[in-house]
Amino acid sequence: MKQAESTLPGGLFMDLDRSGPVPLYFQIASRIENAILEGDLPPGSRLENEIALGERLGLSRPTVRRAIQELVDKGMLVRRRGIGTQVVHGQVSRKVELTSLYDDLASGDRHPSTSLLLHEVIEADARIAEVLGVPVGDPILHIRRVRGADDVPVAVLENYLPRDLVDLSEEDLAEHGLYQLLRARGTMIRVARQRIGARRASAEETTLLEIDKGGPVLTMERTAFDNSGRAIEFGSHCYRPDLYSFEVTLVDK
Amino acid sequence: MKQAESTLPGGLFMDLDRSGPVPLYFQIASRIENAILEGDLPPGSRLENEIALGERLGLSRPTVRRAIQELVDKGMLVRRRGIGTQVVHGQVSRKVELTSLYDDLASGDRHPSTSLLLHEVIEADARIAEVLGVPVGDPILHIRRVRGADDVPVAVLENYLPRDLVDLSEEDLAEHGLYQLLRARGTMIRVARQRIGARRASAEETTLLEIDKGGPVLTMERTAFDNSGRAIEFGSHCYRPDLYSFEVTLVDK
DNA sequence: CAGTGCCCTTTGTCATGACATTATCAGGGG
DNA sequence: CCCCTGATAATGTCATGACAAAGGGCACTG
Repeated sequence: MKQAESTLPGGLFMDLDRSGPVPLYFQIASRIENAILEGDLPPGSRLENEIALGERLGLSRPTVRRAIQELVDKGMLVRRRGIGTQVVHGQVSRKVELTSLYDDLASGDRHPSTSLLLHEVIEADARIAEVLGVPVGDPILHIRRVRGADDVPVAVLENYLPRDLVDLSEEDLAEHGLYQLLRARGTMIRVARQRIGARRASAEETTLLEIDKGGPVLTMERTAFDNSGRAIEFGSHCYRPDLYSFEVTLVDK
Repeated sequence: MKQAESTLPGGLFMDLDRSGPVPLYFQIASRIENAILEGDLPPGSRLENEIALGERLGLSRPTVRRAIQELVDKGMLVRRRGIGTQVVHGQVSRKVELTSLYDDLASGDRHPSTSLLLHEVIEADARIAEVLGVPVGDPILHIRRVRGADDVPVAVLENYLPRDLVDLSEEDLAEHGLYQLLRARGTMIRVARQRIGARRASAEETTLLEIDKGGPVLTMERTAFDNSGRAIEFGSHCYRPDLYSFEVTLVDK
């Protein structure tokens, strides 16, 4: 099979910003990623080897290697020892990362809307205490929202937040995405565990989502943890399956 | 908050196998992972800093760092600069990685079964040619199976395989999992892109899965790529939502 | 007493160097 | 003509060293 030998476009080798806060490996990774998305690096083409790439960029091999690793983890490149590094076939759609539905919609063309159905502080029962890792009886903020895109309902979002966050106001929640608010408070989400399933819509969900009675909904339960490893949020969501789905990219390690 | 200072159990520091084929960073990562799963490293506890850990193990910092990174990527550890590395709260359920439904079931207590409904070689139409990255008209193996666990139907699996794999026999497919067969042929799957959604079951699926008419099914479409970046398989699957769901762990980078 | 600035700890980034492992390919021998 | 073997090329692993950046605590000051 003929492999495109990929004389890399000159744009990849523009000046690097060595003083700014952006890591060098990240700058390189971004440029390679753009080259792939723009079609300058077609699927199947081979990258230069790590040593040569480093010399041309004036970088050490570990730095170049780390840049490549970023894209391997994203599923855009594949490495083979003794062979080289190649671009994966199949066009990549921007993958969903650690973003909320609000972010997903906002980054697209559609503009999101929110209506707050419920906003109450309750005491943690056994189940909530378990998933959030707090004592039973601890104060918990319980909210329930309907998220829409272009005024069409997309999802019913039910969330439970631990005591540090019970003071989130109704106005903020009606106006902004939950993750947006958390970021603004300086609490960064680092890890999230999700379970994705499906079931029949309840009567209430049928009404809220404007779907047929007994129709299917896509469900997602998520526990999110901050940078100190403590649980920050438990969410039980259901989505209109004709308007939303999840994308996942898996990489063998 | 009181942090367990985590005098690490002695088992972590047993002799390393420096001659064998298992990388040192992998050996360390495995031991830390076991310590977490066994409860020796409780949630919230801090690890020793990377330098000290390296000295006690007789390893350099990059090696220790890489071991820790493996577990960070798995969502089991969280790092904070200036602070240290801590164990994430919440018990981890064994993650689902790049495995097939067959592997998932077999690794549990249940024993999987397969019935082959369809096994034909067709010519690639525009859609299949697109997702597999082959010319229109190329020979494609089209199979359709029902996967059961303990004799209860769990999923309807429809797969399309490119020309290299059209010679998979009916006997093999009825007997083994698809990914099992691919591994046996030496083709390793490195990257997979999945889309997870939901919809109403078709009439045929209703019968095959023994569910109520018009009931919901969980759907997954997947394109898998081998270590040279070529598409190896396209699958369009639907699952009984009361018997199966997807787990995903996301890590912010 | 409270606010502020300095210092220490720890992870984040980057460079250099070395050897191991694996796949391809060309050449020689059966 | 085929198989085996060695050379070559590329990634995989590991060590050592250095500096930067961020977070927390402590002491000093207003």
